[in-house]
Amino acid sequence: MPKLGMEPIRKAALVNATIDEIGRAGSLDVTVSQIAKRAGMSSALAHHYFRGKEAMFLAAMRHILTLYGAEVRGALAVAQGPEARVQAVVRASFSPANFRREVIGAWLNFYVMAQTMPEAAHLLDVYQRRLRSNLRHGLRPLVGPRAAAVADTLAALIDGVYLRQVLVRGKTDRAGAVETVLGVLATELGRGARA
Amino acid sequence: MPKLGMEPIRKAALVNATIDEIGRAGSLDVTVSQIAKRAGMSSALAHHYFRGKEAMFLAAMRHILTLYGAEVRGALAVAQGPEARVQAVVRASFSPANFRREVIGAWLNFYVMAQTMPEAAHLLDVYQRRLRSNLRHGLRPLVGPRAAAVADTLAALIDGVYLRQVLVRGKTDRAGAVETVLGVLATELGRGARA
DNA sequence: AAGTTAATTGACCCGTCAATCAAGAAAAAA
DNA sequence: TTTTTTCTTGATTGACGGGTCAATTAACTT
Repeated sequence: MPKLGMEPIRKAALVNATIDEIGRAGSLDVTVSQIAKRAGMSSALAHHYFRGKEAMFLAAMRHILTLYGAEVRGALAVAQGPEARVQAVVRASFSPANFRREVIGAWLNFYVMAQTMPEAAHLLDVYQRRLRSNLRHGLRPLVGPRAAAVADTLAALIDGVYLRQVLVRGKTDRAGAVETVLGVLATELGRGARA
Repeated sequence: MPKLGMEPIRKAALVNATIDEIGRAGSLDVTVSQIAKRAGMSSALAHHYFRGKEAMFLAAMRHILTLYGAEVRGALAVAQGPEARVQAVVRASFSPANFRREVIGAWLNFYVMAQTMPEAAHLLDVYQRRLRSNLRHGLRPLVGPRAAAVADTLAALIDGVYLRQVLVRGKTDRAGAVETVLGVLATELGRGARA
């Protein structure tokens, strides 16, 4: 049975299984055996490819972050003008991929991981910086010196709306999420206040 | 040593110890022994007063929620006019009490708990409803039919800003948090857009 | 064919932890 | 004083999970 060049395949399978399993369990209380089983191998093999459970978690996190980064870059590439760029970032943040329940659950638990694992904290920090930087670049031509503050607000809002989706287990509303954030953006750009 | 009427004292000690320990560990990976030790008793006694670890977690959550509710009520009681009421809710959400690192950490982990424990989900749901309801009541006279939408936005923003405080371990900025949320409120009320 | 390397697993060890229990110590009651 | 009730713990148990390892299988190399 031993085929060659299994390593990347196994690792990918384990990463996906880790995300799924965390999403299913709704916590990091996941055994290596569960992950390995879902990935179709023995727990010993999982340990063969990853140093330990922590390494699996980190790899899963890195994977999600990579996917998200690619999505943002793709959306930015086709955006026309500053406002479209901001909207692109928001839309990418709530893309179907990031919106799968397992992924949402995984995200929440990554925040938990960041509290104890310096590596995880670093990854999340990089993500946050990129997010805010992308927002700022689009916002600068629109709101000038307020760009930094508005970017911080939007970033927090994105996370907050995301967090809310974790709560309402079973009734995720992607369109509403995007709308909420873009609504604030519109208001901040000076064309809200219709009350 | 056995004094009488120990139950409420022991329970309170355990609740506080649970919150502290969760905050310290940054996760729910906390043993009953650790909690009991911090509360100054044996793990067996902890089991005597609570059905199990889960019950301790729930009691801790309930306690934080109760404190928070009291704080909001207190702030609302002295608020003059609708806008002040909204600001009161925001300020209460970022009060020093809710802003202690252990409490912030505990909150994050309560979100995790809500993913698996129905009771926890229910508690969080009640909190969310009350928060939004309070915001809506204050917002109605200010933005009329948009009250519901704006309330949702502010609620998400509060959570998002809160979440961010979890990340920047060691550099919590209460004033900035309040400012961010109140800034959006001001803009939504039609006197932002100074760009 | 013989030897090397990659892939893979079952069994095992060791530690940990939630939960239980029987028994002790002190106050209150009889 | 004796009894009862409240409080308290050390010791124990049973289960479980991470990680290691020796051994096996199959491919690739020479």
